[in-house]
Amino acid sequence: MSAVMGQIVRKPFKTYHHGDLRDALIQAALQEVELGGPEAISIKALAKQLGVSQPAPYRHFADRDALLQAVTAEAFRQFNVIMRDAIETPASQSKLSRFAQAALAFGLERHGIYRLMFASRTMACAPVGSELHTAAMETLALLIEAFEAPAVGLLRERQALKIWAGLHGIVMLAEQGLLTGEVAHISREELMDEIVEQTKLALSVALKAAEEKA
Amino acid sequence: MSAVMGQIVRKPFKTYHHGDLRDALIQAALQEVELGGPEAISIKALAKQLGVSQPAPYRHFADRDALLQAVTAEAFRQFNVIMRDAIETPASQSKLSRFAQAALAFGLERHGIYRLMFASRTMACAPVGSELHTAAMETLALLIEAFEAPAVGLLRERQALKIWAGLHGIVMLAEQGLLTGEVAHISREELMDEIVEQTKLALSVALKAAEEKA
DNA sequence: CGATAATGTAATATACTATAACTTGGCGAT
DNA sequence: ATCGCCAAGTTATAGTATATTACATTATCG
Repeated sequence: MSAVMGQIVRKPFKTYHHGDLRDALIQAALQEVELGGPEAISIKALAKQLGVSQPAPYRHFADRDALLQAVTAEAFRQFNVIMRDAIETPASQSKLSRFAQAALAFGLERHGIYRLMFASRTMACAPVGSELHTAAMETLALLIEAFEAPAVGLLRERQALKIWAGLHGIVMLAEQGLLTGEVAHISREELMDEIVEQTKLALSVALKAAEEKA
Repeated sequence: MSAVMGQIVRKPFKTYHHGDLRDALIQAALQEVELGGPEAISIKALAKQLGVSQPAPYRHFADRDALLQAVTAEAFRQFNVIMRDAIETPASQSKLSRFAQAALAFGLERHGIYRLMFASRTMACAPVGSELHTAAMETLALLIEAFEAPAVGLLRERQALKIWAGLHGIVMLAEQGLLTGEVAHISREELMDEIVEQTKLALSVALKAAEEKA
């Protein structure tokens, strides 16, 4: 395998074996998804792009869905690294706010990949315990961690889900062109921050209530 | 056209012209989407099901995307009727809560159609002003109406978007199997209600602040 | 160094989208 | 009435994608 101008391609002098077709497929597919979303992935096109025959990918993935699953898992790993970074890099905002803003930016900027992760059939089909499902649950764990609140029952978890839900909704509404008309000038980032703040408030209220009860 | 056991099919005695192929396609497609989501729609399969030749649908829709767009618009009309109903049917809960719960139920029960409406490329491609985009914006208008709050700046609109976003997120997270593990026992409906309540609170706080300013 | 598994290729079956050229039949104008 | 038009069908076909089967090549390891 050789790197030419940043692109991963197969050796210029033709060899029978690609060398690392599995990984090359995932990387190339990620690039495709980023541009055109999950439905843009074509086994045939990827094979051609990488200079192998059409059936070659089937040596590494049972079918198109299996490839998509692997790509999604890789996407989640990358996403989690970015979120971990956002949490751990000090800044004026709270960890939670940094997480939310970073995730929002990811969802808007790399929306093709975001859709693969959060709005495609692929995730819905991933069984509990699969590599993919596990990677996704780690995202939730990171979000809960970002809350920096004591574990009382499932209070933190409830609020984390509300934030995740709101985040996801903002991204999807924005990309679907539903933030137009009279609501066009509402900032996505501000909206996200409002959700974070009102949810923090809800948590503190709930924590205080739980404390008084005890 | 004849109705047999509730199903719309073409006349039993073969006629050259179907009679109402356009509408029949949309109805049949809706049924398919309900079961298998947007990607389950196949022009070929629909034509076969309705007893016409494969190219016949192309008399009514330029391509697969055009059919999907029409189906999505129809889905939005049905959805809006249900939401209008939820708002106007008196119950113990607030209009807003009724809207939210009805929408949540729709998203979970008829998830194939929900995905077509809110998580497919179809909506993302619908230009502002199209039949489809207009139908979707009407949903937002209904939601804002459900707020039963005075119009002060875009305060109502902001809160409506937060609720819509949260609603969408809950539906998608649930269907993607991400409400499992430690958060499995958190009720979607309760979560939705919490979002509604905390957002109502945020609105009242914002309204009070705006009032004092004036 | 030779057996064998891994990884590729060629050929092919199946399914779907879409277009082109032709056919049918309903319907309005004469 | 019927003639001609046109909307809405038809058959035939091209193009593209997934996926399988049988075969070829190379890497690896005893």
